[in-house]
Amino acid sequence: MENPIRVLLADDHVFVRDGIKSLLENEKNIEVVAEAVDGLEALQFIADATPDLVILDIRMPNMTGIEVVEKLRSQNNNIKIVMLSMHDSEEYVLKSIKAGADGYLLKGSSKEEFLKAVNTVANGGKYFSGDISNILINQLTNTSTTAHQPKPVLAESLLITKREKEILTHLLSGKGNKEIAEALSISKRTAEVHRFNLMKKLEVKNLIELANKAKEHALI
Amino acid sequence: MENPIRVLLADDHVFVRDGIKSLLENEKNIEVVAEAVDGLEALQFIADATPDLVILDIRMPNMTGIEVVEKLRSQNNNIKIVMLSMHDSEEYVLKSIKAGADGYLLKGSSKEEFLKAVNTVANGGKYFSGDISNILINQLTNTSTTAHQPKPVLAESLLITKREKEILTHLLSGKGNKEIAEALSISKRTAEVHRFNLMKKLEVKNLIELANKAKEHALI
DNA sequence: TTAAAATTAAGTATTTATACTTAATTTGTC
DNA sequence: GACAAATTAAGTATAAATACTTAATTTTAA
Repeated sequence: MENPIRVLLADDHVFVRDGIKSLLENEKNIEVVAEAVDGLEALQFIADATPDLVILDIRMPNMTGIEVVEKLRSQNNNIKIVMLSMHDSEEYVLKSIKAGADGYLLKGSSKEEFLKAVNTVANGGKYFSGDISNILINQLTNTSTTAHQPKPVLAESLLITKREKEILTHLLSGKGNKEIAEALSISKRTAEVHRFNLMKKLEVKNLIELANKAKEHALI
Repeated sequence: MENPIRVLLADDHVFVRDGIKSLLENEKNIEVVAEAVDGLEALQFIADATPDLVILDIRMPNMTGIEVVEKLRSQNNNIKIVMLSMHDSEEYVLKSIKAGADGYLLKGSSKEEFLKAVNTVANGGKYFSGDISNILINQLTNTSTTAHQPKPVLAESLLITKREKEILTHLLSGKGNKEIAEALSISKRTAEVHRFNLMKKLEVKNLIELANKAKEHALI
């Protein structure tokens, strides 16, 4: 461990900073190189002190922790970021992940969890407190059906014509042949033919399969 | 704590079972009521001893832990399930979640994490070891386009009956009324009625909308 | 410019779905 | 055991989709 992990602490409460600092400084492979009292200051110090990792409180004056993450990532700054929060609110957690944070800890987390998070994230991993995992699960299970599909092969999609793609789009929005015909100003019979050819090309025999196949192959 | 959490342990290694057992039995609110050495035995003991919670190893002879979960959930058994594994392989984790497990622990987890998981899950929560959260994150970020949907409201889902749910499942697999009727050994007319009621309840007017709504509200 | 591909649309017959209503049985619950 | 809710299924009429084929135009690419 010749190179300790250089950490910046950003939290507007002295107590919290002191607590975390003493916790971290007992570890020989971690060094707290700066402390910031708000988001703006955090950004400055990150630019000046170039720490390896930031521990960012979410609720801070002059720019929230999430805004700091967004700013950093928009500057292509790949510094490691662990969010720190009193709250396991779904909004905070998901916003943090979306913004590009590498970890999320609750202020109630144990010392062990804290150190694990810092080490894991410093080594390129991700760490989200076990308490907040149910939020992730919720997000996952709500979209689980589309999550683990075989990699789309684009062979057949090349065979579908522009018009057929239009028909497909309308079909997937729930329209019937008549409505499609009206929308495209063509005869209902024409819409029927396009639909027929489309289903034949994609080798499906009903709307559900059509919808699935279209999604799989990203035809829309 | 008048009613302790009644736990079943399922793992094919004595050492592991003993270790977990001694860990759990130090807690006054937890009682280990049975131990199983493989998946089949676990299923039997769950039926006989009706524990509140099962700790299931994934790799076991005569039926894997994941198969046990699938079996239980297919029987509408809502027993709490915590998976236990040596591995944080993405496949295992996701399969477990999909099958309906409430928690996932690594064998390397600390005692504290173990107890937290058992208590959280027993109280209706979910607990996934912080170490595996990056897997969840990956899934989330890979499906980010669908990830941020408006929060599903479950109002309507409560109104759909068991039979209707069956019909829904078949509809979503692409079956027509006739096929559904055959599959469930009911009259085609009955299948039609269920379908009609279903669509009315969910306020949709075609299969596509039905499929979308079902996905949104996680009705299947 | 010319053949190939795409779009258009009609014909025909069969099957399936829609949109209800009515009503007889089960099943579950206080 | 009584009442509500769920499951079952029939009737009726209309609309839509399926499964093709044939064939006239129009567009596009070599």
